[in-house]
Amino acid sequence: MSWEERLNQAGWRVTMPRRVVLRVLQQARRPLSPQEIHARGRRIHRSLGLVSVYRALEVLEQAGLVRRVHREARCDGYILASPGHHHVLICRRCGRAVEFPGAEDLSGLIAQVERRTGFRVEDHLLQLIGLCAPCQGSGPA
Amino acid sequence: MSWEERLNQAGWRVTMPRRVVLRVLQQARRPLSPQEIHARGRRIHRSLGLVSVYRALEVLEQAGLVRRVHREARCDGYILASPGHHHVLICRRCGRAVEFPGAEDLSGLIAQVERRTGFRVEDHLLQLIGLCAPCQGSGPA
DNA sequence: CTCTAACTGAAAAAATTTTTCAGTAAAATC
DNA sequence: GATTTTACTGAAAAATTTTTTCAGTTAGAG
Ligand SMILES: [Zn+2]
Ligand SMILES: [Zn+2]
Ligand SMILES: [Zn+2]
Ligand SMILES: [Zn+2]
Repeated sequence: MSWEERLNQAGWRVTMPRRVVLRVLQQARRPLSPQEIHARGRRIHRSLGLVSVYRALEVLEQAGLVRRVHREARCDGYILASPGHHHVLICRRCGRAVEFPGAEDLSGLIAQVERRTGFRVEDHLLQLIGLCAPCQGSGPA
Repeated sequence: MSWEERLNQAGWRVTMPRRVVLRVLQQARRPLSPQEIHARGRRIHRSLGLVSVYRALEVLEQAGLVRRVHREARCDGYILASPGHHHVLICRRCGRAVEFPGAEDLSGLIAQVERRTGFRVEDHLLQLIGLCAPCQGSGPA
């Protein structure tokens, strides 16, 4: 099933901005911000508006056609840090955040990825999202 | 070693904004945005400026006293998505992003975390950061 | 203390994101 | 293919977030 069909099946239309955003991302070699996508998109279709890029990304992400990447810069949300390397567990309902230690858990996975991709992995970001114990009891909010 | 000493050793001063930001985060039950930290911080010290919150977070994060959390909302950077669950590998030098599949790699880890914390883990975010093969060759940029 | 450079808050500027709205066009129906 | 419906569009305005600038303050070394 083509992505056009996937969009239609999910009740969305196939429009110029969505087509252009996808095409820009297909040609990109790294994650792009909405602004960057807009700039490149205008080279494909002059009249593309920035607002439509935002809206297209929203839809395409929901449709699973586009993936949001979290990068170092410009991402708010802070918790207190315990010393050393930790991962974070966040409750999607109440927002509670818990740290848990452990870096070796991933060494097998990382070794495998390094072998397959030629990358040298230096760091990682692991966050688990779920429901904390109290929130499992209460009904959906 | 206290956090004040840690700051000093790293060449930073212990100042009111840094103290207040830390205290706000100590009392918080979930990740807070700079704005939220500022609002709560003013209840501790009326004259606290928003700019200083931004600056304090920067320093405290570098000092390992505070951890930045990536949340769903408001985080730019997009790549094209392959269908299904993937993790992302990003080169810190050239920005190149590569997806790799696999969700079962973490199942042992997740089971362990669920047992220890009482959370029910529903989703996760795993990103590896490193150097791609070409960038390993070139000197530091 | 005194001194000095690392800091501070406020204001202004810049950048990003969301809202609003009158018009456009995708795709279902005829 | 024309008609109709309404999801969608771009531009402008508004709101929000982040960065820069700057004159003054203060932590902490000496
Ligand atoms: Zn993020
Ligand atoms: Zn919860
Ligand atoms: Zn880790
Ligand atoms: Zn690279």
